[in-house]
Amino acid sequence: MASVAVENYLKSMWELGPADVATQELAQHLAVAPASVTRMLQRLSERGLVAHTPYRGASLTAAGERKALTVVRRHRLLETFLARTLDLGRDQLHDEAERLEHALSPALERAIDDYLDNPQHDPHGHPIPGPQGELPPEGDSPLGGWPLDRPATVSQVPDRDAEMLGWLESQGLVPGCELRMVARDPFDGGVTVQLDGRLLQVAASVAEEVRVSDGGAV
Amino acid sequence: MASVAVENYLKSMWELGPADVATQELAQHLAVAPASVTRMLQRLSERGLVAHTPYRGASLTAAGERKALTVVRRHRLLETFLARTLDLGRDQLHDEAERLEHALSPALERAIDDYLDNPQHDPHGHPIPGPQGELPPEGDSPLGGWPLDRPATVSQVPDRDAEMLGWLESQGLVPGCELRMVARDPFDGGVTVQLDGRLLQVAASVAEEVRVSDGGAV
DNA sequence: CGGTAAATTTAGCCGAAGCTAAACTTTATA
DNA sequence: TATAAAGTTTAGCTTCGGCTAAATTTACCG
Repeated sequence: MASVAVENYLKSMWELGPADVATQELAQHLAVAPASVTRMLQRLSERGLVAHTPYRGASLTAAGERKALTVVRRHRLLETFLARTLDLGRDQLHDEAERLEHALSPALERAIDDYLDNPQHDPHGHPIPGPQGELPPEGDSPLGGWPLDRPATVSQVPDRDAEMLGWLESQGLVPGCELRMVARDPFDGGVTVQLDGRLLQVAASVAEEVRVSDGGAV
Repeated sequence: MASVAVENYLKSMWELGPADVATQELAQHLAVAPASVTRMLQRLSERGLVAHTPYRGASLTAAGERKALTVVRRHRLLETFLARTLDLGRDQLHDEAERLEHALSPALERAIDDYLDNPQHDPHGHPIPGPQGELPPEGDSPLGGWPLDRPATVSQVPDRDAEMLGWLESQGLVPGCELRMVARDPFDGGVTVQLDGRLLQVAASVAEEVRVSDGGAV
């Protein structure tokens, strides 16, 4: 069907979307020259997967989004499968899944889904699209914007940044853990949270990537 | 490193070797035009992976064989891993591993090897090359040539032919099962074996692919 | 409002790996 | 042993997906 390159373009567009994505942004995300992106967008446009307005950016069509979601589904199923069977650190999962996701047949995808009992979230807490691309509804928000004192449960951590993930893991800041917002730095947006009985300083860039929802009793 | 295509050429040459492999034979095995094979052999020859004598065929160099064995190792580890975790039929394993083997990082390869506790054989009974390409010694021979009445244990079944595999599986003729050679058709080479208390007719083409070794008490 | 900087696209090149058709070797047969 | 068949290689084309350099468009600022 779609080549590895095409699958990666679609997945990146989905991750950067849903608004129009700039050529340059895509180029950076894919580590590719802007000119390469332009040409690929034209091809994807011809194939009806992308709506490209020259000089303005591009977004996924319905068909494109459907395909993108199948890639995301394979990626997240693989992360979950690898985490369940082998025990890789949460920070290794992403890169492995990134390569394997393009080689997963529908049959194997189904077998893994069955084995895992239809998981709704991957080890980073990201929702796993269903076979038809349905996304489970999300009721969470960035840690950075969470109200003071309100108890929260961590629902998602980022997956791409292995270093950040390693740190989060080492601090026990993983999906499912409970915390309470203690203070917010008014200048840089960094926050302090209470977690496992201790106080933890979380940089703004991190606080934006971690998502939380109601719950917890800390 | 090596592209998917290169890995497939090397693996095929190993499977068809170790004698010189004809251009056409490779072409058929890879489902590719003979002219494409010639050109690839020239490239592999330049890279020192293959010894190509024009019009005569080609064989792997030591370096080429080393690389080929890493692909075989990944393939067989994956088959074993998939069989152990998900339970796919023995006849589905090959095709899945065929695609995934090119996307397996050294780290994941090691993790799978650890998880499986250093397996020596895959689910078809094929030996799994070690990390440096060492192959465990084999003491088996084709079922077709086994002496009459001598009890045997099935050590290997083919992996490529899903249909044959399905039949073997349905008859209980799987690695580890015990049987006794009862009769051999002198004309077509088909054999009759006793297995699980019943007699089973095995066609010559099948009897050549199944390998057995001493053992069993049927 | 004009000019410049930034972003984007076009043009043209490259290598990988496929293909077909034609040329050339090798093998086998009459 | 000559010639036909079979197998292999060469030549030349195609697509994909990169790249750089140049042209173009957009956006912003004085």
